[in-house]
Amino acid sequence: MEKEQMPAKQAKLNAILDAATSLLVEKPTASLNEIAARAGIGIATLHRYVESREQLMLHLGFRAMDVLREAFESVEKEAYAAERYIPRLIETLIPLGDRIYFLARDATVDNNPDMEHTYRDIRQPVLEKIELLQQQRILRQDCDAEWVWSVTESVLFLAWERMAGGHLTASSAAALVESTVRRGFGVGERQS
Amino acid sequence: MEKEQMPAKQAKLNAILDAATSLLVEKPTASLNEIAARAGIGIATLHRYVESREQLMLHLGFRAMDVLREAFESVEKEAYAAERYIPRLIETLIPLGDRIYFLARDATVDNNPDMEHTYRDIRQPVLEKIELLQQQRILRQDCDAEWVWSVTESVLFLAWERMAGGHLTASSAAALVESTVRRGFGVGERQS
DNA sequence: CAGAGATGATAGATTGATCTATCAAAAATA
DNA sequence: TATTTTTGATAGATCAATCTATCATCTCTG
Repeated sequence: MEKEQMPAKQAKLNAILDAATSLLVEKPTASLNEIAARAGIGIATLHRYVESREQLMLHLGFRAMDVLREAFESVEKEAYAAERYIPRLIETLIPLGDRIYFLARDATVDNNPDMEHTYRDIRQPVLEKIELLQQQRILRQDCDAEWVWSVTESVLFLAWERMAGGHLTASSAAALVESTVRRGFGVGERQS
Repeated sequence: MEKEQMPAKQAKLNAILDAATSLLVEKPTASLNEIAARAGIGIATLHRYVESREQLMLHLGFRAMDVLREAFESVEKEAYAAERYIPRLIETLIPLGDRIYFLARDATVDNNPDMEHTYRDIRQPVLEKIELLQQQRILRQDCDAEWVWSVTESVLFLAWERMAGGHLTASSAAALVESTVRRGFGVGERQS
């Protein structure tokens, strides 16, 4: 009666976060009432699981950070050929867009210092890898790693938006982003 | 007493819109009270010039559309060599960022059907020019003009953000965006 | 089945923002 | 100077959203 119900609570919280995600993707300004309705629970219950809208958004934000961290680490471990690193990153991230991209436009999330700090930590290994690829002349060296990665993110966001709007499928999106970035930053490639 | 005061009204409205722009760049959620304060007028006077927050945002939006239209047309008229078209567009747009980019994230503006329609009209000639450049093999042909232009916009937004954050100067931003886009979409170029 | 805990509906307190109304003071204009 | 217009301050109406409190009902679990 106090022992193994933590997981049950956690599961329900996750269900709520999933519902919030699915609604906020469609309508970023959705109220807590609408989110509760989408989750199939009452507003009172929502507040029993989440203290405030700000906390809810931060939960979503940190969950997204976990997804990203996992994606980065899994690609890092793959040990493909060095020039496959960014393409693999893109392929891995494309299907995760719907859990992430709507957050990047949310003021609560992207003005939060903790989130900012967490994201800096998460992306640090990616930047280092990019710098390494630059030293190996696989990526161009005349712009800093931060620019390379920021542009890649921007193009991913764009692809996610177009996927959400039905203008692009997941597989063609990955190919498009990959070729755009490879040509934008790769060294000595011909067009694909 | 009714004749030539239209221009005076217009001038004051413009001053208000300028003040709103300068504040909203810093703080996109600024209230009307804060905007009035920034403009150095009372809230009542603000409402005499602008009916509602929504109308204010739309004024800003349409003003930004005018700026864009003018930029596109001026580059169109320049009659440079064809491959200079996109670089010229980028150079022209970079200094205009602070009057435009904060709007792209505003829900009122970018969910408005009129704005959407207006922007489609404005950017149509750009898309056509890009298609032409693709036929001339100056730009790669394996992705549609809309993708090319959307990516260019995204990279411009990114540069604007970094300029606002002091991470980039206007001139280096233009060069960075230009080389990124040229390499991303140009045909048969070496790295610069 | 009995009791503990969780839930949903509802009512309402609180807050922050938008917008209106009013009026005396200031500014422009004749 | 007299008059008309514009302005700023203030007060307050309205509204939407967040969050709290309560309570009857439902659902587990023992």
